[in-house]
Amino acid sequence: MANPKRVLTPQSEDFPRWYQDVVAKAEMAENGPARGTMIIKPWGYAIWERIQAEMDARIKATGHVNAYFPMFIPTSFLQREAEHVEGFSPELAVVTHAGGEELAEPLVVRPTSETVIGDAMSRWIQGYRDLPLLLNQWANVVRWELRPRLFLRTTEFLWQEGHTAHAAWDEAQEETLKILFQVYEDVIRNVLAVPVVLGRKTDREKFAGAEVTYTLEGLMRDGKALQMGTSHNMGTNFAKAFGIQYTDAEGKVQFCNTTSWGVSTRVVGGLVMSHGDDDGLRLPPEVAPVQVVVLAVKEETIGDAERLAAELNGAGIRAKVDDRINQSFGRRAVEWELKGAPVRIEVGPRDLANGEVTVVRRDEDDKHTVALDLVATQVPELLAHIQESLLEDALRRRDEFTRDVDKGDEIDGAGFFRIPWDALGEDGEAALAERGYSVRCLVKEDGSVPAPHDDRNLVAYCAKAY
RNA sequence: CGGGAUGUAGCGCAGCUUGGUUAGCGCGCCACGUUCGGGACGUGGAGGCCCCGGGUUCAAAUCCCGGCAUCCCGACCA
Repeated sequence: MANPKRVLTPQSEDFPRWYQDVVAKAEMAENGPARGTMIIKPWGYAIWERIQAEMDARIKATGHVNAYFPMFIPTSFLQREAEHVEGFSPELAVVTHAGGEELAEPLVVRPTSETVIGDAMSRWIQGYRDLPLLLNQWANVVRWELRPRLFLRTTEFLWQEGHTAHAAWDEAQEETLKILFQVYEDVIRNVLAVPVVLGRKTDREKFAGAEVTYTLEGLMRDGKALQMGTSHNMGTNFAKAFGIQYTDAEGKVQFCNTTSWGVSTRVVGGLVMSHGDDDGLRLPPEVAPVQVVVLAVKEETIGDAERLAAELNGAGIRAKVDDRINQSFGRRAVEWELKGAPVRIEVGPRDLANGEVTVVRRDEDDKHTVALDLVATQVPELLAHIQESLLEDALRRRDEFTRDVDKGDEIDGAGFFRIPWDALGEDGEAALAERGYSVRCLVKEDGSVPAPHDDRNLVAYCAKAY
């Protein structure tokens, strides 16, 4: 590149240098926004909106409804669940003054909403006919982390948080896994084309206040793991703390079993780090805000470009015309490469004279001409092929970075290390933590997800993590 | 909170050691011209509380003292 730009954060060596310019900008000026907060530029937000749309559709398909709860939470709410308050205390932003006066009880800016929603649930739920209560919220939350990293760990971030209440423990467990597989794995793997290992968190790593936490762990191209989403079964822990009770069919008062689960803007970082190359982002077509950019090479070809884009839109493709002929062809071509549009179609006078256009793939070096009347039928196949090929690429990289070891002290370097959980154990886990490694998750020998308290024959995935 | 570094134009930086013209360079931005199917070139132009506050000096971006902020490596974490 003629004018490479410096990436301010994160500073990881392998992090794409173009990241900040294309996707986001973190402004941490002296008198500006709070440290570690980020400003997401429109293209980055468009990617997030695509993820939102895919996620939201699946969440609703499993019967949940969206709601919105307060951003400010009374401090006393957090204190009701002992583990929860202990887990989050260090990273809370607290409001002590409002309306020009000191508040009688400080308010916490939500780090997550189990407590406010739990409080609401305790009033909304009376009898078993009110169950299950399936809620989801799209919101921003604040966690005052010590070391923010662009997208991966920011002080304020956007996410989706689901909160449900059920009569029976089994139902809560079923819900926890349903979200893990039908919503999270489906979107992350099939839309974002990011391979993930699904497993159970160790007690050390589980959510503060949960009975069991399930996770989806991705591996970035620098060999560090990234937790892409979590789903928790709280059992009756929060129900007891917030008085979420119902009267069952026999007339007995029972505690509910609750769940919560979330995926944040962190996945945008994971997407970038999974598929980006030296020339910029490579977006899987399913998530790309613009799947096909139709680039009008000259002013006189704008009309044809627009007709082609309309035809593609008609075929259900997200196509956009780039008619900025006041900017050079090369500049525009490079810009779309940086942004990661999966397919670029160049419409120029020479192409049109031959009744064709030039079709360029972003994911690999391929540029060929296609007859104008075949474009609308060929492009959907091409997009599907690119989607598949990006996932295969990422899978291959992930597998190359995964090794089996027998002992904890053999764990050294980048990538995933698989080790029998019996051989490692909680002492081994603590020893690894000293060296900067963590157990990302536990899986069964056949790779499936273990039941909550089943500790037999598990394999621990260990890695350094973001 | 430990260890290391840095604050100079929108962005990236040089200048500081050894104080001294009007504080410079690249990118970006604006105008005109030539280009323009792979980040064009030429000419001209706009844009600076040199982080803040003190001090030393005839003179401070530069030296001294004190703040503040940010970044990197740890601890903590979606």
